[in-house]
Amino acid sequence: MSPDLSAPRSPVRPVEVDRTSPVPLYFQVATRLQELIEKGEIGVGSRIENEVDLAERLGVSRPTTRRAIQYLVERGMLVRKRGVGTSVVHPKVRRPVELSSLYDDLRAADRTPRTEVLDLRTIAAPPEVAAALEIEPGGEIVWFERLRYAGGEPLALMHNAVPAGLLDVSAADLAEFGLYELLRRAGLVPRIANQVIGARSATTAEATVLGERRGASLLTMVRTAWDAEGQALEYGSHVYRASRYSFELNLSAG
Amino acid sequence: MSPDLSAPRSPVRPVEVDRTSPVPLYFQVATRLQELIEKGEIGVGSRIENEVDLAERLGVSRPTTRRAIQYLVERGMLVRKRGVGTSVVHPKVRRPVELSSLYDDLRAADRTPRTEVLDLRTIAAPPEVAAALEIEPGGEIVWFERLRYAGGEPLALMHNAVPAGLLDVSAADLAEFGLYELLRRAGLVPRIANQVIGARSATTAEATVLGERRGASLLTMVRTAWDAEGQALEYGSHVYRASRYSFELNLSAG
DNA sequence: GTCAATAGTTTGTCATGACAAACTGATTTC
DNA sequence: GAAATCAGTTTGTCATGACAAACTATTGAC
Repeated sequence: MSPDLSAPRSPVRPVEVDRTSPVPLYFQVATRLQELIEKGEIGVGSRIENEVDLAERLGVSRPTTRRAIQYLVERGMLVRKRGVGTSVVHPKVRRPVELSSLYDDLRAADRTPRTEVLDLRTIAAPPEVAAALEIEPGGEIVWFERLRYAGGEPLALMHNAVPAGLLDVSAADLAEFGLYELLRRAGLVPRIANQVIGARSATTAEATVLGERRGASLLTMVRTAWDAEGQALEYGSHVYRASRYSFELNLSAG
Repeated sequence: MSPDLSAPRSPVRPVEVDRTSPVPLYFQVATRLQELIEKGEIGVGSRIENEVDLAERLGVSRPTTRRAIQYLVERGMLVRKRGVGTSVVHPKVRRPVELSSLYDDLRAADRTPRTEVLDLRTIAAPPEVAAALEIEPGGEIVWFERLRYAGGEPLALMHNAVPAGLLDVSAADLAEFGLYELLRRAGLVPRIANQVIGARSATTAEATVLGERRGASLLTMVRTAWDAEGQALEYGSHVYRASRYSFELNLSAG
């Protein structure tokens, strides 16, 4: 049985590492810790047992335990802070800022994206959306709201608008594909985009669907995309959990 | 005088590490080794002195010496082989990009930028800054902290590092000009950059100087910039009041 | 209620000491 | 001359032990 290496709530008999094994002790400990983290038995964000107690419970020395922890720190699974303890790290999405869809990027990164469609309807465009999409005020748009998961947890809440008649889309489509894939299939290819990245605190509603605490920081992104002919294809307003997401840019000046 | 840490041909008096220094012993050793490698005094492919002898010559313990060597192994400078020894590895290659400075942008937007210099000093680079600027660990940098105002209110708190000797800068300079203007005047032109944009909550100290409430959302930006020759010019870590700032990008797809 | 001081917790650094595993070069045997 | 063995070298692993630095929570003073 794998030992419980998280901070114990009740006394647990320490598992004995296998000293007859050729596998180094530090590696056995690291492997067990990693298993517990990946199985969710030590939750992301929570602390593992302190070094001294952990070493004692495992029947190995503190340097050996530290070596095991360091192994996982180097792999981005744990983070240590003097005086505080060792915590399990949130896996973060760092996304190059390119004209692509989050769905495609997550899939490329093998982060098992999943989409929950919360809303899909045709409405009269609010003024700022009409302006962005360059349609007449009050013109109709297809408006949809999606919750995007990555690796089994919520990552982003996305509102998007497409001019009505431009794209025939169903909730099933939106659940299965990314928006840009659906646009391409309709022969609509985004070529140009303007996007604004910002941040703010989550509202209570957003916090609830994203699994964050109220007031948590969200990264925001508002984007309008056009095709090569200057036809506005899409307006989007996304919020991302700041604890899970950042944008990456590589810039150059001619 | 830097010690000769390569395998000795003749007896050399061991240099004494500075035990009064706050810099850890292992780090001093690692830094000295790196210097010798980068100066070519230990050639690529050749072996350094074995751990036991090296430790003895430096007057530190073998675990400390191993820690120093491990540090350089992790940075791809050394490789170890049991029974054989530790050798110098060929250095790795780089990559390219670019950007602009907040000061220039604010001035262009007629937002009356103003800068308050909170700190300016020459320090030994923390490891992550040294890595970003591609200087030796512990190498000296000019480190400064500035509070940037726009339109009379605080907007951003910015920490920057420039390799020591690269730019002769005073607090008055930093108060009056943006960093990139100062770099240009010194003939240093940023051509490529990598930056990561994220968000998090303000710490109490940050909230105080930025005039935000505790826990307010901040946009974060970490950036390294290089000139056309691949010389690292600047490392920056900025936080912006999310209520007052966003990034705007215009993207196009080939 | 706020701030400073204090105590406790946890990680970071450093030391001595010992034995094992992988490797290389020299020596011996066939 | 080739193969096996042996000895030496060097790194890898593990242990006990101690003290320092960073952090947090508690307590006391104002």
